[in-house]
Amino acid sequence: MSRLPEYLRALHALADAGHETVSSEGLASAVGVNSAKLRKDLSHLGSYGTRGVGYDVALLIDQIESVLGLTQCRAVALVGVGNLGHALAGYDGFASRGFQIAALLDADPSRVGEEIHGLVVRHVDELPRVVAEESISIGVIATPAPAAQAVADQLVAVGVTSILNFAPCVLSVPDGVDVRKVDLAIELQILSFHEHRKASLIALPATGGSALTALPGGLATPDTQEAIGT
Amino acid sequence: MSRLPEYLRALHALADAGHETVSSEGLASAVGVNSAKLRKDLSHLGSYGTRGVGYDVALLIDQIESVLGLTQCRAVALVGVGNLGHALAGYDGFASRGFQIAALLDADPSRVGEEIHGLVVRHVDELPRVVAEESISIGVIATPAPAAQAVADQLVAVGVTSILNFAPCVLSVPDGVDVRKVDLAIELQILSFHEHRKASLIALPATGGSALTALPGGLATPDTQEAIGT
DNA sequence: CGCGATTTGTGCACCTCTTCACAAGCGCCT
DNA sequence: AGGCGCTTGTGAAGAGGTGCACAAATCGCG
Repeated sequence: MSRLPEYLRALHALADAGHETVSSEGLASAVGVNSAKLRKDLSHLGSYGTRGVGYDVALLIDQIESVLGLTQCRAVALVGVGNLGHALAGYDGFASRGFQIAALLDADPSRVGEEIHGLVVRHVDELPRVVAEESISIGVIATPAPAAQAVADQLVAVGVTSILNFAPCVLSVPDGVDVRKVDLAIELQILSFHEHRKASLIALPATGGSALTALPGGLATPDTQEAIGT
Repeated sequence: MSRLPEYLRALHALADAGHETVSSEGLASAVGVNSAKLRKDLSHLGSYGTRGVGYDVALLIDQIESVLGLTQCRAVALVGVGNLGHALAGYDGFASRGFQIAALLDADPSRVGEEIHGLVVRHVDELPRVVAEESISIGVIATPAPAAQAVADQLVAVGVTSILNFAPCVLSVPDGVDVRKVDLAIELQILSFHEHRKASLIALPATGGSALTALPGGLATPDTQEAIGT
């Protein structure tokens, strides 16, 4: 499940705070989900809770990390050292959670050779050698949209089967390759939608707004962390 | 729906390519979704397609932008000008899609006054004045996790009701405030999970792997753009 | 040793989202 | 004008996720 990483983060916070055990209720409220859902999620990876007590924090961390394949430090290659790539290269949230940016690559010759946060930018054509040398398991694409597909093809060609794509475009990849997409502008647009809707509802409280602003049903956007009580 | 922004991006690409109309099939395959789903999505905002022909690209763009509230350029305030914030400030993907980063703020006095991409960093305590002056409608949090909740509280206090949170933590906000979260490490962990699973399945093809690696059912992670045929 | 409080694990109902399949509508060609 | 092919819009079926409510299990205390 995609919620496991969130549980893991909350568990690390709890461990740092000195807790040895957590109840499903406590962990659920820390993550902002239903406790039954959390229990069901955890039960899917083999019951590791003690009834009447809760879950052993350290044990659960080990289990989740094992499931997520975080027992080994994974090496990622970052392609595209522009604005965003530059920041990602220096983002310490990766290293602290078991990911090591092992290589920086770019297609722009003027950027090759530049040193960023202790790593030298290499040309994207060196990808095959880099992937082999550093045993890359994940590729991150932070190039402009027009270049993303070509980079993805290169990554796939050298055996990378997991890609995190920051470019605002859809990548087509063969079966067996996982692509996750992060589009920062889309997130803003979703917020804009909600903002627009709220404004319309206030302006037209009786009629409920036009057919455009008052979409039927729940206009639910997944992943929206909204209004967590207490 | 959270898919509307993706449709919008594909439509812009089609418009740039000179297309005047699109069939649901064509647009669906460009975005990577089922055509029936796309039609149902579009029908929710009032039918704007012509049977036998398809959808008018320009008209559909207008409609979606109207629904998303993108007719006006929205001003966003970015709090936290560290590694990530720096990159976001310079990310041109925002401006090109109707979002203007109107203010940069930070709690670190040594950063206040710094000029980044034409904007001067102001202290986060000036938030009330900044929000009023620039008519901010969205706040972006790019601070370290420990500072995020305080910043969120400040944003809410000055009337911001839409927050995009890059800090790896759960924010608690009152009802009526929308929070969207982007956690880059979580995305990598999800990829790591898939990678780990693929490796296990290959290593243990007969048994299907341990109970840990072979989660029951679909181990489906939403938002995963996987293996788009053709 | 037994009992009560507490918490996990889970069956069941519900609800949303997805997908198929098809009728209705539109334009074009004859 | 009429028919034909193509595309939209939508009803219905299916799948999957969610949350409630409760039985089973464990610990601590008298």
